[in-house]
Order: sequence, then structure tokens, then C-alpha cells
Amino acid sequence: MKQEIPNNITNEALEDWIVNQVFDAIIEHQLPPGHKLSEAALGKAFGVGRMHIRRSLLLLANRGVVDLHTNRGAFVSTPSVKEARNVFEARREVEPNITRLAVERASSKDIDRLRQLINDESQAHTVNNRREAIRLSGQFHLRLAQIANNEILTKLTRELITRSSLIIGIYGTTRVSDCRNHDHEVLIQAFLDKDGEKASELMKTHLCAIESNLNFELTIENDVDLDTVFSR
Amino acid sequence: MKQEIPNNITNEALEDWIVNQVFDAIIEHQLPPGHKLSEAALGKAFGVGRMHIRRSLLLLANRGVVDLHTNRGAFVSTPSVKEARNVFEARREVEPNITRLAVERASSKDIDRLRQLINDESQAHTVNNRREAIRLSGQFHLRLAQIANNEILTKLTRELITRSSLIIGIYGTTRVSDCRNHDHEVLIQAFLDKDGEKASELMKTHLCAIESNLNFELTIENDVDLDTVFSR
DNA sequence: GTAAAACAGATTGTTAACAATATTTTATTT
DNA sequence: AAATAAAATATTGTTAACAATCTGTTTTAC
Repeated sequence: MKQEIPNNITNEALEDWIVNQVFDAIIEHQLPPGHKLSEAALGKAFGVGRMHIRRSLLLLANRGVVDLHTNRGAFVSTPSVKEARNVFEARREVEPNITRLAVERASSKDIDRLRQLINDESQAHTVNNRREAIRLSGQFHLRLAQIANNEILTKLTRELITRSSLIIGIYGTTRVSDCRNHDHEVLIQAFLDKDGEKASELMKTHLCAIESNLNFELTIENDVDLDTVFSR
Repeated sequence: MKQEIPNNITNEALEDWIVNQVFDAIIEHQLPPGHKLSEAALGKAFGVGRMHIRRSLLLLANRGVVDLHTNRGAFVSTPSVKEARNVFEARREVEPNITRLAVERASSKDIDRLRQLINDESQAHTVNNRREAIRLSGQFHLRLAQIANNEILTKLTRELITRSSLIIGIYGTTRVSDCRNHDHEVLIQAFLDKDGEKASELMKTHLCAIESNLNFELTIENDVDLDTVFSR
């Protein structure tokens, strides 16, 4: 059973789409850390040639989601505890400042859309959609960078979010984003008050809270059938 | 005349090496912004197959150094004024914090190596080696992230430095890094005093100074022979 | 004479076969 | 029976040929 590729997809977007599919599967614990990603199996699962798979794997490696070993192939990355700590330290150094910028530059429409993201995330939690909740939580942080209106900062943030999502997906406890939902709401208030300093502080403690809820005990998973993972 | 490839280079490093060669050529104004990078010409210049070239171009595109257009090829990126502003805004938001961390974590040996970099940069200026001066200036900033001892922050910084170097290479006035050399020396003093706040402030003003020395009037260059550019 | 259309050339995108390397299985020896 | 060695299998890396697309030129029509 091969995955259905969306119609009218451009060549360039195809590889991005594959990248996201694989990434989501990792977040959902369907592809455990260290799992071998064979080119042939992926190609068969997605119904595309090896070339596209190889390019996608290169992009995934560039994002730190998989590790490439010469002549041995690609493996789902297993972020070390140290790397996880580094990612959150980086976020603590970067995102509070971005949040301050975002407060300065946010329109009322921006704030509305932030609120919408919070609602969607809440919804995902009530239906126990773990992947979607993690994704939306990341989207919230990414949106802040977009509001700050700086493409470079947005790209940096996206990289941090990607790594974070991987880490939370692997090491996060089930309700980790749930108990944080309130943080996002308080942050909204700081936006309404145009209080950049407050928002910056809130973001910092928010990130500390997320990190403190990680659990670094790995669960070993069994065999995986790529065709099953990528078909629905 | 094809470029000589270093002996005993591993497959993986080959593409990184090509990436750096192309990047250097762009910094040195040998490859002007907007210039078409044909796969065949590059392959011939480096004496490697198209596959390696295509992978290198993908990596360069990922770094924002070249733009890829489907069915049309790769072109040297022309950072817009807006993008240049964004890069420096991003650096102002990120690097002062990294500098503060670096001050907290720097050993006396680290400080010595920073001083060495400043000397090398000075040397490059005296012999009018523009590319080397830009590279070393970037190395100084990168070293700060390494001293902060966080691989993620180091990677983010490397991306910012890469984009910056491209921008300075294209828009920078000849003596831009020269008059900034003193800034780096003052920064060293803050390191010796273990004054993280001072260092953070100095970094911020330093970055503002660099940005204010950019000149956004493009000079149009003529034809380029890749074989000549990449051989010496 | 200008503009549109058709053609020729060149360049990129894709596929498939081949080569090199790693992994697994089998066989042999102690 | 365990460990090592050798062969078979499978996987990745590379190359080259082919297809699709674009670019520039020439031709043709108005």
C-alpha cells in the first residue's frame, strides 16, 4: 500500500512533503530513534524513485532529524540529552527576544490568529491528537517569529522548533504540552497590554517549564512496516 | 584547468569542500550576484560528476547562498536590502546573548585564541586579503558561539555568519572590517574583566556599526570563466 | 519592420544499470 | 558448540543515457 501523493504537487514541494511525512511519523513514535530508513523501502512506501528519497534524506539530515552514515544509510536521529539541553538553551536565548519584537509589531489581527492557534491546540488535546498538539504548539512559537516580521529569525526559529518537536516527540511526557497551554494564554494578555518585557519573561519561563517536563528514559520499540506507517 | 581536489578527501567532505570553494568565490566578488551556476561548467571546473554538483548546489541553496529555479538552474543569490537588514537584526537579537554566555564560560585559553584570531585578521588586512579578512572576522564571531559551548547555537551562528559574509562580500565597502577591528579588541577586555553585560552591549553596537557601513549600490560585473576562478 | 510561431540547441530532471561497500548467511576449523 | 572465514545477498554510491523543459534564433505572417 503506497501513500497517496497529493495531486498537482510541484517537483520542489514533493521532497518537502516527503520530509514532513517522515518527520510526522517520527513525532508520532511510529519511527523510533535509531531506526534504519532504507531508500528502497521509503521509495516503495511513497511510490517515488530513489533520487527523490535521497534528496529528502539529505534535507532531513540537514534539519538534524536523521543521521547519514556513508555506505550504511540513514537512521532516525536520537538526540542526546546534551543536545536536548542545548536546543532548549538556544531557545531561551533566542525566543524571548523574538517575543519582545513580536509584541512591538503585532497587529490586533495577529493577536486574533495567535488566539486561534491556542484554541486549535486545546482542541487537539481534547481529542488526544498528540502529533497535532505538538505541531500546533510549535506553530504558535513559529507564528511569533512571523509576527516579528523577519524571515531570517523565522527560519532560525523553524529549525529550533523542528528539533524541539523531535525531542518532545521522543522524550516528552504525554500531557507535556497540555499543562503548558495556559502559558500561551497568559502570553496573549501581555500582547494585549503591549508589554514586551513581560512577554519576554513569560516566554523564558515557558521554555524552562517545557524542558523540565521532558523524560529522558527511552522506550525501545519493535519492528516497523513503512507501508503501514505511511498509508491511511 | 580543473581545480585540484585535496588528497584523501572523504565522500562527505567533498561536497562541503565544493560548497566552501563556491562560497569563497562569491565572497571574493569572482562570482557576482545573479550569476548562473551551470552544472556542467561547475562539474568541469571541479572535475567531478554532476551528481556531486547537484548535491552541493542543494546545500548552497539551503544556506541561502544560491537560489534554485526548477528547470532553470542555480543562480548566485542576490540578498535584497531587506534581507540584509533582517540578517543584521537577527544577529543583534542573537549574538549579544551568545556573547554573554561566552564570557561566563570562556577559559583563559579561549581568550588567547580569540586574540590570535584578531591578530590574523589584522594581518590579512595589511596584505589586503579581503576574502581572508571577512572569513576571519566571521570566524571570530563563530568562535564566541563555540566558547558558549552549545552546538545548536553554534550552528545558528554559522548560518548567520554565512549570510553576513555574503552580504558584506557583496555590499561591504573595502575597509569595512578594518575599522571594526578595534571593536574586537575592546571586547577581549570585557572577557578579561568577566563582564558579560558589557560584552553583550559591545557586541550589539559592533553589529550596528558593521551594518551601517554597508553600501547597497550594486556593481555589475562581466563574464566569468569558472575554470579560471577555481584554478590557481 | 515588427511580432508571433516554429525550430534548434543547450540545460536540467529522471531513470536505470552498474560498481563499491556493508550485512547476513553458510561453511569450516578448532 | 563457538568462533572465524568465506560466500551470497542486499544496500548504498556513482555513472551514463534518456526525457522534459527552457532559451535563443530563425522563419513566417501581417
